[in-house]
Amino acid sequence: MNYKDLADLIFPNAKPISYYEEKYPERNLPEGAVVTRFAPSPTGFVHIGGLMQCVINRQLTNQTQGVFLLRIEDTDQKREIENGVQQIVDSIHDFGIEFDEGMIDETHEKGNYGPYKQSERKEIYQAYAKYLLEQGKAYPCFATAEELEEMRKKQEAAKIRPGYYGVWAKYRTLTVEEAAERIKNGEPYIVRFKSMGNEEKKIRHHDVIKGNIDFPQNDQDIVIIKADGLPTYHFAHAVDDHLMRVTHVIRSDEWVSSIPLHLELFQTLGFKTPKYCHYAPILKEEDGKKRKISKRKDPEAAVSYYHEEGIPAEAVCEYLMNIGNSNFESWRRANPNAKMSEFKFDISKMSVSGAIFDLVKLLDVSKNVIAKYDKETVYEQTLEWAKRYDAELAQMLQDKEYSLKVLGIERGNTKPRKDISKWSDVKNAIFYMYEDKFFAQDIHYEYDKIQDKEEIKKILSTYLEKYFNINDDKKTWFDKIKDLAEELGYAREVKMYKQEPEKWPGHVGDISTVIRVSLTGRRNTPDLYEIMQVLGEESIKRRINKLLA
RNA sequence: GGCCCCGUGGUCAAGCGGUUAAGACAUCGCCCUUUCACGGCGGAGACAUGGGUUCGAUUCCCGUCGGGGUCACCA
Repeated sequence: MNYKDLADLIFPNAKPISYYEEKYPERNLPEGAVVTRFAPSPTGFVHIGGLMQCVINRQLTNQTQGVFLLRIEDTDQKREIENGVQQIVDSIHDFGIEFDEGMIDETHEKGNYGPYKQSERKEIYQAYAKYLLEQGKAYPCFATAEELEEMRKKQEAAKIRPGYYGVWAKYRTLTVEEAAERIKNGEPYIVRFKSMGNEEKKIRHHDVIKGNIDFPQNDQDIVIIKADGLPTYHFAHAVDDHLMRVTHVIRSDEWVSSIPLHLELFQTLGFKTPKYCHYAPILKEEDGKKRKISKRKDPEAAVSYYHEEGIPAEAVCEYLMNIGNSNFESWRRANPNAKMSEFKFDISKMSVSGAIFDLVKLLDVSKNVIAKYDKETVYEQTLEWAKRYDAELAQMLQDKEYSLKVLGIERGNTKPRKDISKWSDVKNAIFYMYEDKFFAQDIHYEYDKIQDKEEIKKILSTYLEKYFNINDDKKTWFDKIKDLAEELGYAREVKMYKQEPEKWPGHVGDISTVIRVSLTGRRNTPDLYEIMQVLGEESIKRRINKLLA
């Protein structure tokens, strides 16, 4: 009995690894092409950090003509949720990101390097596990949970490094005969990797983002195949990223401490190691301390949050890109109308320390993104959002022609309006422009300087009778308001008033404020002339007459 | 606790031995303006700390402190 016999006993049907090596050949890609993957577990909604990874990966693979694939890591069946894959695909899609290969829904996939779902790659992992077993580089371990627990306690009591290694690796030294005997007797077991590392020795590793890092070598005999026959993350990572010919493993830095293990795994399996890029996760500040942004506690950790809030996908991606490469911001200033995909992303320039998520900054980015949209885009996107999250707004937008006029106010010119940073702001911004909404509400009419009711009535009635003409151009329109101010004893220019404020009860601005408030119910609005043009003669008269009455 | 990483204004960040220590967001003031949103100008605000090395340290080395990650048949 030798290692080969034992391997055959454990995985009798596994294919030789040469089968897979041939089935998944080196990719024929241009020089420098990057192959990356997004490899989530289908355990719930997509995390903002996951989205960031996708944004970065997509950018990097686009600019190198590489491949970005979606692999589903579902080796822990306990944690799986219903429609987990679909959820991932959909939410990433919401942000305009497509995968070149991988799962496209719960059961379908595209690409030649699949299956892209780990639970369907069982035989592949077993083939590679068998390959190691044959060489005595892996072995069956019969330790029970109790045994392991006991070992841990002893280690703890003795204050030594915990784990399954060296002298603690009890089943490592079992003879093949003994092992085979136990297996034949039906004893439960798992497969462990037989580490040849020495904890006393150091290895140096170069991470694309973090630079050189020194670690002790790995000496843990980690589990590679679990009792359910599925691999652990570490083993699946090595096998999959090798067979899928991934060149860059881009993942959150919670994985850095596994580098020695992964390096040893790749080496022992005879795989070429990919480049590792460990980025810092997005953080959240709480009680003056930083912590990883969490699905449990932080609504903004879920990418669905941005969708619900109505923050354009483009804005979220730009914000994330900026966290990735902070020079994105200056590039954006220099290229205001360029597509984000034209930006040259440099993964090695990513920050080594984690950034606290800044919603205020995101909204600023978003405000600028929206300011560049034309009215049609604003209309379409707002409507799409409203259909899902705000029925009243969706109903308001029914009248497309009118809504386009409303949304077009101060838009498309050189200094576009910047008062909307998310679609959920739109309703409040345009509410008063809709006749039924305007009259349905309980308007407070908070006037500013001129508060006297009779005076207000006088201003409005005089304006309507003598000065109002919907066909006036902007200059004429405002000149008439100045005339009105003058007629009623106010300063026709603000400057005049400021020079001798005691001379007049107020100025033309105060008069226009009265008109503004009367027409809109608000003190602050976009350009009054444009508003009046959109409202039209009938509406203006109706609004003013209502007040006069 | 062991191992590993990190530490520039409130936040994100340039910086790679000699700088008046950029810029963005936020904040404050002024200007522009019929209000607001913009836009313009300006202000306040930072190299965690103690030792070295050096003619000179934010930058290099060591310690301290602080923060984070990781030590599973989870990923």
